Parts: sequence; structure tokens; C-alpha cells
Amino acid sequence: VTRVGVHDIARRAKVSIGTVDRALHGRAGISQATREKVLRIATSVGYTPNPTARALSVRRSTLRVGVCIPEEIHFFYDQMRVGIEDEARRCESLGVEFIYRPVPNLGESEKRQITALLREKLHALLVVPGNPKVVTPLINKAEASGVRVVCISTDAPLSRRSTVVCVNPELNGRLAAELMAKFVPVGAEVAIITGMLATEDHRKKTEGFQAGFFTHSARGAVLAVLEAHESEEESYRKTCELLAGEKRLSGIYVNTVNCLPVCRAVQEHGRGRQLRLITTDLFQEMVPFIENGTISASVYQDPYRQGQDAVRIALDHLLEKAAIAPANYLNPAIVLCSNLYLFREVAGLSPTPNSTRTRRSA
Amino acid sequence: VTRVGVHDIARRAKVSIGTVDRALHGRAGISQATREKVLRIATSVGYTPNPTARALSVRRSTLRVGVCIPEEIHFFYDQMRVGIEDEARRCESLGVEFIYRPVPNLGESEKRQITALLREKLHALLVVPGNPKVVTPLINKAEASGVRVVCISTDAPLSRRSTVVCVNPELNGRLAAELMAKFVPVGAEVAIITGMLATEDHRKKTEGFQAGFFTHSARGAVLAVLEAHESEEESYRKTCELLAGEKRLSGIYVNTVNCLPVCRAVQEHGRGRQLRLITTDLFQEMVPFIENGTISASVYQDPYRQGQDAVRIALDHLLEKAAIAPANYLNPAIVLCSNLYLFREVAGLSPTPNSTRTRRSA
DNA sequence: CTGAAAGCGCTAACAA
DNA sequence: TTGTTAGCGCTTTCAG
Repeated sequence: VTRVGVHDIARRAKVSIGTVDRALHGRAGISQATREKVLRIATSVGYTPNPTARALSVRRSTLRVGVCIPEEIHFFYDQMRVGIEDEARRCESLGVEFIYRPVPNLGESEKRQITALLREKLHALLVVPGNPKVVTPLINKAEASGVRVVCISTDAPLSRRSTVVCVNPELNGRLAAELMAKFVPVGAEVAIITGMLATEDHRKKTEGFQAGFFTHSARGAVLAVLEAHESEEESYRKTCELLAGEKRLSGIYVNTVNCLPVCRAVQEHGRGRQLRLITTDLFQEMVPFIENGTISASVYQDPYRQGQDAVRIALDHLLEKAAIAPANYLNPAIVLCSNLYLFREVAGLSPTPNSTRTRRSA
Repeated sequence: VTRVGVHDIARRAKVSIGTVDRALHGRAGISQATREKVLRIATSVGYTPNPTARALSVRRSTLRVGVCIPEEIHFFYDQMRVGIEDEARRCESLGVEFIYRPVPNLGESEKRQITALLREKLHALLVVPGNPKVVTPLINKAEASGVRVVCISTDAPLSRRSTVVCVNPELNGRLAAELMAKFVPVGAEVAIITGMLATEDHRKKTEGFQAGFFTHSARGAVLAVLEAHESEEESYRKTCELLAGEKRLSGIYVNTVNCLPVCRAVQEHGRGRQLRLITTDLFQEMVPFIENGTISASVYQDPYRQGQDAVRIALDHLLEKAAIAPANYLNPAIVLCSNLYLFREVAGLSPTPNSTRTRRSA
């Protein structure tokens, strides 16, 4: 099976390889007649270009990808960074260069960092936008100068970013609600503990949960939506009050990362009742609560995958001219006790010694 | 930051590119002193070879990856194939050639197809082993001659395959059991419908479910394990008998793909009771049953991802000398009504018109 | 409009 | 032991 190349076509058409190239790529400077002849021969011999040769020939400049995501140890953005780095490593042999300009926290000094990145003659920019108002003009400026911008995890919906890679927050809430509806009995009453409803992400998760619980539960109701403002103390206190006030409460959905105070409160004051707790994401401190059943399930947004996918989308576009979908919604995973140790955040840990759950109340 | 190549190293070491090549590849005909000097410079400037150029230059030694998976339209192995093809496309610019030799059905004529592949001077082989007894010697032969073999979806555990990419079947069963335990009330009785317990995969899923249900349910019991031998008629009949005989039954776990007859039986004869059905994998015909709540959840083994990961593992090893883990266990996804349309098998379809589930019994 | 030729970065055969 | 050189198949520039 000897592959046919531009030379073969040129020979058969009695033209030069330059002409073949012009015909094949619809470039200017060739007569319609020759073009058709070349094209006809090319299809008749079943020509397929050798992408290796093309890649070698065409890519003289190295691609530069800027990355601006929050820095963090041991959690969400940390996993995202690892996902980006792992995928970046696979591409460095293709001559792709990654330039990291992290921000210390979501939204903090992002204007400075992104501006710095944009000076680097990027081809693509991966960014977790903290404050959309700040980031949107920068994104628009980048896209205007041909830089493909991929938002990760949170969107800048009014910007001209090429795409976003995230879990749809509304779906996130709906999924939690459907699970909750299936966990609790008919007519059950549940509550939501959120961060700040001013945050789009939290608001949409909350709305999604309410809509989903209405759809999937049988005569159930969402009794309360409590804002805890990401405060440990406030979360704990409000959960305790909730448990004290609503004796019939049979489920709590926590849609922010700040679930540990809720777990503690439930463990201390919810004992004995069939209270179902559904949380968001996963980190090591949650493990004992999942193992002992305090947390029934957690909706996991897979930051590693988000980072990985963002890189892949950008590079498929840059290297292979793949189209970019306007949005890339990941399917969140569901963390249960059984699959806990397959998650990156937990893999490698060994189960807590006293985690054997033999026929406890499920 | 312009990439450094053999020429740069040659210049710095004041030798020719031929010598650099000899040093870099441990070829003969070079003095120890020059070799060390070149190597030192190469590492100090962080030289990484350009695989595209290498591939182009070496020409005939493009990497060849053989693929032997079942052929199928519209379902599991079909998705797996797409996953492999998508990932293969991303690699073709690296000069990797994929040779497909599918089998019509799992295990059918696999000896012939794999043998044919092994004649192709492969570097890696991706295979879904049907009959381990047949495939194991072929795998061993391949590995003995330096071909890295990656099993997908099912393992050939006694062979010397480099790795397997799959969902651990026992975990699969445990996960289904944990969900079931959380869905059904205290003291609930459930049943398992399986294919053939002689099949390792089905047996392990069954065992996993039993163990998991014992662990996670509160005083519940697995009443029956029914083998339906992948027969539509048998599945339907046995489900009907089960529903008639066990009036208190509150859950069924179907651990094979053959779930439609069970769905029909449940819809016809299980009406009115809170019967929880947990199935395996996902295909279009299941959609209405998920939408109308007949199926409470399905444990999805993500064939697309399995194919994709298999390619990645093989190529990371071949191209970047990455180590291969002895096994790669994927985390199964859980299909619910809310996230249904994020799955590849269903994406693009629009929801069934009468699927609006307004406050039905969950 | 068309052809010739110079690379892309690396390998390998052949000289020296 | 080392240097030189001719490609791999394609794109692109520069003459004609």
C-alpha cells in the first residue's frame, strides 16, 4: 500500500507540485482547466495528504497558550491546573508553549495577570473569570486580536469568548434535586444551603434544585434557602437552627464547597433521623463524612477534566482547525461511598480504618 | 522562546548534527567524551525532539496501532470505536497509523482477525477480548514480540497484556447496590436480573451488587438472582413471574444491556408500586423509560471514554515513553433523567414530547 | 498562470 | 570517530 503524494499527482497531470498544491487548496493563480484536471486525478487516485509532512512544513512558529486560573493547594483549582499541565505535557512535543499567570484567588488581580498574558502574542487563552465585569473587556480585546479565549468553570456570558468548559450550574442543581427526590420519602421537605445568591453560579444551582425537586419529588417541598456567605460559622449556626426548627426536614443540599460545617452540624444534631445530605465537589476532609454516610452523595464538577478539556479544545482548534462549540457542558459525576476512591482527590488515600459500614441505616 | 533542535546543540557542542544524533540515540561510532558533552548540552538546553519531524524522516517506521473490537451499530462498541477514532484523528499528525480489524460480534472470529493484525508489525494492539482462552495466547505472543497490548472493556487477566481499560465490574455492581439501597425503604427486598453467571463480567457485577447491598441497605435483602441468558423472551417472562411472585419486591437491578424486556414488564405489571429499576449502560430505546421514571438510574460504562483512554495510554507510552499502569479503572457515570441529554448516545435527540414529568411519584 | 526550489527537524547512508 | 548530505511530503516564495 504505497501512499500517493503530491508528486505522483503532479507527474500524472504533467504539472509541477506547486500547481498541484494550488489546485488542492483552492489557492489563486491557477487556471480553472488545470485545477479541474488536477482535482480529478487527485480524487481518482484517492489522494490523502500526509498530515505529518503538512504539520512539519506549515508550523514554523510555536503556538502559545496563556493560562490564568486561581492558585490553590489541595482543591478545585489545583486539580484543574494538574489537568491543564498533564494535557500540556502531551502537547509540548508539538511545539506548544504554555505560559502560566495564576491569580492568588478567584478574581484577585486578574486584570493585571490577564493583561500581562495578552502582551505575550498568544494564540489562545484559558481563563477562569472571577469578576466578569473586569474580565469581559479583556476577553473581547483578546478575541478581537485573534486570540481564542476559553473560559473554564465559570463563564463570562456577555463576552465574545470562543467557548466555555463547565458544568451547567442549573443542571448541577437539577441533578442534585433528582437524586434527593429519589432518596427521600414521598412528601419530604428539604432545604438548600448556599453561598451567596448574588453569585450567578450559586443562584443558578439553587434555581435548578428548586425546579428539579418540584419536577421529581412526590409532593415534596423546598422549605428554606439559606445563604451562608461562605462563612464556616454562619453555615454551622444556620444548619443547627434549621435542624432545630424543622423537625420534619429530611434533606439538605449544599451547593457550595463549604460543606464541612453542615456535616458537623448534621452529625451532631441530626443523628437518628433519616437526613439526606447532598453536597458539591470533593476534597479530602469530606471523605469520613461520605464513608460514614453523613453525606449521601456529592455532585462532582471534575476540575481536572475541565482543565484537560479546555486544553484539548483550544489545541484541536489551533492544530487541526477544529470548530469550537459555543459551550462545552461536562456531565458532573456523582460521588458515593462505593466509587469514592476512584476520584483523583481521594485516590491513593486508604479508607479510614473505622469506615466499614456493615448494615448501618443507609 | 524558539524551540531548540539538533542544529542548536551541534552548534553549541561544536560538532555536526550527525554526531549529535549519534549521541542522542546511543548509536555506535562516537567517543565517550563527545557523547557526554553533547548529552550534557542537550539536557542543559532542555532539548526535546520534534516527533513530527522524526515521524516524517523515519517514514516507514510510523507507529502502527492495531484495533480489534466488535462491530456494532448504535451502541456500546460503536461508541467505543468513535472514541478510538476521535483520538486517533488527533494523533495522525504525529504519524500514527491505525489498522482496524473488527470482529462482527464479541468473540466471533477474533483469532483470525488478531492473527492478521499481528502480521502488520504493530507497535500496539487495542483489543476487546471475547474468549480469553483464544485471545490469551495471541496476546502473549504479541507482548513477547514487543507489541503493547491494551485490553478494553473486558480483561484477559491471565495474559501478559500491558494493561486494561475498563470499569471494574465488581465496583459497577456495588455502585448500583449503593444507589438502590438509598432509593428503597428500610428492609426492602430487591432482585437481580443478569445474563449468564458463567460470564465473568456478569458474575462479578452480581457479586458486587450483593456485597454492596448487604453493606449499604438497612436490613434489606437480595431475594433472587435470575439468569435471563440475554434472551428477550426469557427476560420478559422471568420479570413477570418475579413481579407476580414477590409482591413486596421494591427494586430490580439489571446488569446486562438487555433491559428493555424488563422495562416493559415493569411498566405493565409493576404499576402503582414504588419499584426501583437500576439498569446498565445506555442506548436510545431506553430514553423513554428513563424519562417516564420506569428506570430510576443506569450505571454507564462510558465506552467512548474507554476507547479514547486506551488510545491515549498506548500513545503516551509509545511517543513519550510513559509508564503503563497495570489497570485503568474508569469511574462509571450515573444516568438520571436530569443529565440524560449529556450522554453521547442521547445527545442530539430532543426529549420525547410527553416526557414532562410534573410531580409524578418519584 | 506555472515551475523551480528552499525549507520544516530529523534520520541514515556515505564520505572523510 | 566525525562530518556531509540527501531525503521524508508538504507548503511557500520567488522567478519566469
